[in-house]
Amino acid sequence: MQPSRRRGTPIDREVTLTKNSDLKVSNSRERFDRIYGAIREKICLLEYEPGASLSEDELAQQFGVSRTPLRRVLSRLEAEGLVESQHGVGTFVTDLDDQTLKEVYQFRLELASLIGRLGPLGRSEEDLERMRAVFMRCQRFAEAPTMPEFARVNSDFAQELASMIGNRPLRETVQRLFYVAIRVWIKTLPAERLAIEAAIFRDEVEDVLQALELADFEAVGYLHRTHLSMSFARLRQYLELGND
Amino acid sequence: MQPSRRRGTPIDREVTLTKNSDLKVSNSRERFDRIYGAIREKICLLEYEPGASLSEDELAQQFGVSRTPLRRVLSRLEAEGLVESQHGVGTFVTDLDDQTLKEVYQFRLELASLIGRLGPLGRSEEDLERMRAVFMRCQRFAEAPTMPEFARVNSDFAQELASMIGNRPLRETVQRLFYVAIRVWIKTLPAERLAIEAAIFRDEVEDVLQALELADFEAVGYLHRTHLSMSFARLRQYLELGND
DNA sequence: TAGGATTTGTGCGTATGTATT
DNA sequence: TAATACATACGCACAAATCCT
Repeated sequence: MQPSRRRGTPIDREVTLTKNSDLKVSNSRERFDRIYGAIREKICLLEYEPGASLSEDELAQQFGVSRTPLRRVLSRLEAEGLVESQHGVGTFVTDLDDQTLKEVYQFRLELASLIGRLGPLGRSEEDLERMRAVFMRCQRFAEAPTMPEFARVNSDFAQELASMIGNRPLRETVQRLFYVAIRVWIKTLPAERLAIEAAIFRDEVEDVLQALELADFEAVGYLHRTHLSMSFARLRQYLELGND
Repeated sequence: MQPSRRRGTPIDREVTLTKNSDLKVSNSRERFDRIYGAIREKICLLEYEPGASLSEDELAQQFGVSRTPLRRVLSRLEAEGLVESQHGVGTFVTDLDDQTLKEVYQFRLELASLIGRLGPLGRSEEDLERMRAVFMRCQRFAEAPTMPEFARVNSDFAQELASMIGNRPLRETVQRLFYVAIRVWIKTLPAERLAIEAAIFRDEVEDVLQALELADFEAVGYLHRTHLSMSFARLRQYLELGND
């Protein structure tokens, strides 16, 4: 299978095992998406905290690729504001100063109210079922909340919410800003407030789910806006507490 | 193992001549911005039309760099939806189908009304002077309009308008969508309508300038929204004419 | 201040994918 | 169907920038 090559290939050919047990060589697009998604998730879930250094060599080795495709991924993450590279220094997970955080949230508020107004996509029974599943996970999670699970269920809810946005540029903007903001939220949340926040979040998901069941998409947008607004107000309180 | 290539550097060291006549070697960031801006401008001004093929080799040669940094630029343009690369085939300037175009404009309408609401930046006398200069160029341009000049003055106006947006995520989104939409507008505009559109555009700039002079930023946003809405309605008419 | 260590950026040969003959 | 041409994708050696001793 391997053709004769004049240069050795120290990096193993990358293969993925699909659920059908078929051996399939990833093409470059899938590879990019996979690595991109993995690193973004680690950033969002604070496995890589703001300020943390991401070594190209190390990541390349981890994913079994050379630096070239990996640098492509980091370049994309940089364009979206999640990391920042400095020649000769390193690549670092970005942090958001107070002003930037405020701007991001203000913009997200306005975008939230557009969700139900700019051609929302009707929900199929499968779509509703997925959101119900998210809600049920929320319920279980609220009983025994952990920080990583909060981040995950939050992401999944945002994902489901985004999937009803028919307007593509709006949807992509909403998603991008979510990835920018979520890690700050998770990082700032005091451990002793986790249970309360988990309950609040469960209530939001419940509200949104009810509106979705009624196919009242405008209500979905405004509900989300309201909850976003209040969670930002609490976030600012937590930030002030942390600054003391 | 490796034939140690003591290879020279066939590509000349890139230098830029500043206005102070200082000889200055560009660093990688400036280089990226320069190449990125140049290609984006060519796409927006239809020097590279939708569907056109952008050869990496050719562009690299044109800008006096290797394919590596150039691919970084193309990758960024791809992330922003201006080009699309296919392995083994080529890199092509994207086109917008009717549905996408509609979504982009609908979203831009909503964003326009946010311009004056999300912390607009006060205008200094210099800022106003720059916008007055744009308006004067508009007046001269409306007397003897040409298509390339339309694109240019349109870009400059959008640039000035964006510079008053205090909310950075909003500003960047507005700019990105402008670059996506402007080339479709220029491409679709029938030559016989150029004079009329030039006059309409001059009026918009005049309206916005007046609101700016009064520091009524909310009015700026809604004026822009109104003009954007009407220009999209005309755009659809032109598209229907072109489809017959 | 100088130099080595480390990191990102660049150049180029080659691998891989696609279309055409 | 196989071969060829040509495009993007990748791996690696080296250049350049920065930091630390």
